Amino acid sequence: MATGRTHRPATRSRGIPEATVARLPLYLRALTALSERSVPTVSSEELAAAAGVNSAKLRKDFSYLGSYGTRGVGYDVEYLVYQISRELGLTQDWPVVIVGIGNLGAALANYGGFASRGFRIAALIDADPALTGKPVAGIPVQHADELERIIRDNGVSIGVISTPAGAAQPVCDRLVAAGVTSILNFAPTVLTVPDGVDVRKVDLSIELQILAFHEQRKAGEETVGEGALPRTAAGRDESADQGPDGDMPAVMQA
Amino acid sequence: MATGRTHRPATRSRGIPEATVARLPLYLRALTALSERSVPTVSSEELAAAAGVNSAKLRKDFSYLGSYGTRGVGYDVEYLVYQISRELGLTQDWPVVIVGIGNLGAALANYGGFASRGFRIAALIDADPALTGKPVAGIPVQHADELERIIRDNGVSIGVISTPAGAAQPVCDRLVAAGVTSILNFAPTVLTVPDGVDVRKVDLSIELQILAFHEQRKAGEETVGEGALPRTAAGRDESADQGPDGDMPAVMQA
DNA sequence: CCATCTTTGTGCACGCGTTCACAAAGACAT
DNA sequence: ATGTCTTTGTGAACGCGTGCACAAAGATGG
Repeated sequence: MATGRTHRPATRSRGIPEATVARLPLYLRALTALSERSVPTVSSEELAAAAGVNSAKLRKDFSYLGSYGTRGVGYDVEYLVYQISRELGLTQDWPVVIVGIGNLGAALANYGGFASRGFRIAALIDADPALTGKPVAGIPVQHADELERIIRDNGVSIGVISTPAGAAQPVCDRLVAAGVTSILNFAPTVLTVPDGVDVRKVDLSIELQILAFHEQRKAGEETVGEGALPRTAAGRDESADQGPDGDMPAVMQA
Repeated sequence: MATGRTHRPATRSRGIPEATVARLPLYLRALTALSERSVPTVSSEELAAAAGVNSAKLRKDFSYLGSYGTRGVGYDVEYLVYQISRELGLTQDWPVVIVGIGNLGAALANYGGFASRGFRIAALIDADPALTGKPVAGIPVQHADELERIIRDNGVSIGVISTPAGAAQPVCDRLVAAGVTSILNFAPTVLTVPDGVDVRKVDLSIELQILAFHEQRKAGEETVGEGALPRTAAGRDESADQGPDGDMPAVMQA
């Protein structure tokens, strides 16, 4: 989902369906928890419950990786942790840059989950000179001018964009030009990237709107059918607090 | 995607496919931008480009809402903005509580996108007494003890969880018990909720892992086939920096 | 009023993902 | 060694989502 513009022959390469890939981290998390409790083996039923999925789906997912289970017993936890980690590419170190150190960027920098799973913050970058040198999460923020050099020097291939919406596409272009081929975008904009570059989007505003839709459905059955619609270029008068910020102001950086 | 445990007859009620619902906010954003530039009408082709989707898909999506276009001309921007807003339930005001005011919770509280689209932060809640009363984004943090009262007094039906992973399920249970029926979960845990409650999950760690997978695929074709696998309960020795935090430490609250 | 041109709305086919249900595989007891 | 019992791995059916391609609708110009 949300792969920028690519026609995505991406995963087809060696089989594993995209939907399965998206669930592997879920399984990995559940397995890691079991591993910490020193549980030696786990059945597809148990693991599926822990990961919140159907057991048949889990078995089919694992079947794409190979036959790692033992019939009548289940899966070896440690071994499976290793296999999934390897499949996801988590056995190697991924240097990551975060561009846009506002509220959200800082929160991301402080996120423990980064370091814990093969991801290492190579640099924090922001266009605001006032931030340059200031440490966030123990890492000094560097100026945007340094972006290309940082990418190249550290061999960064994954970039996180947490800038305001307006800055996202330019930043994206620079990241790609400098060699980044995977982007995690928190800015509320559609990014256009060349083929071969993966983009994943995290958009809080959209998630909330989807929830609102379902919420309305649940609560709505009563208020429904409020007569005909205005039909003549309606709305936009009520809730005058729309503000001058237009659409999505973005979490981050003021 | 990521609907807690429900068998989801959710959207079936009146037709609109889930995939379409997920795209409506995207269209709305693009339309709002056009509206600000006072563009009167837009074709499916143009709007689709702006939203980053296929034009046929966009037309089909809109067809679920009704026939709001004019052949030979396109769609009336203002009218469509209103229709989609109404369909998403954005013409009404949704009070929202954020539970867990750590790094991420604070970033979310400062997020402009909240207020701009029918969402209003009714309260910020945290279990840490040291935070109680301290203003974040201009709103004083309230103690978790007040949670049930706040939910009921404000008629809150949407809750955002940005606590550490361990606190998420208990918080979720309390929210649901108090009347919340939609939850946006930022904590890296699978939440279990009763039927009728919607859960959407935003998990940064998972997004990164999916990117890493594709990245490995792209770069990998060379390093592939590194002989046989250890097979005997491999890994876990290298990268000793795994830390004692186990899996997902969660962004938020220290 | 008619012809032409643009753009919508949708029938249809295809492919992916999910789920069921079961045979094969192996552990374990006797 | 043999039978029973558990659990995996997967063939097959189904349903949803996507994209093509085109007919219908309406605007626009003569």
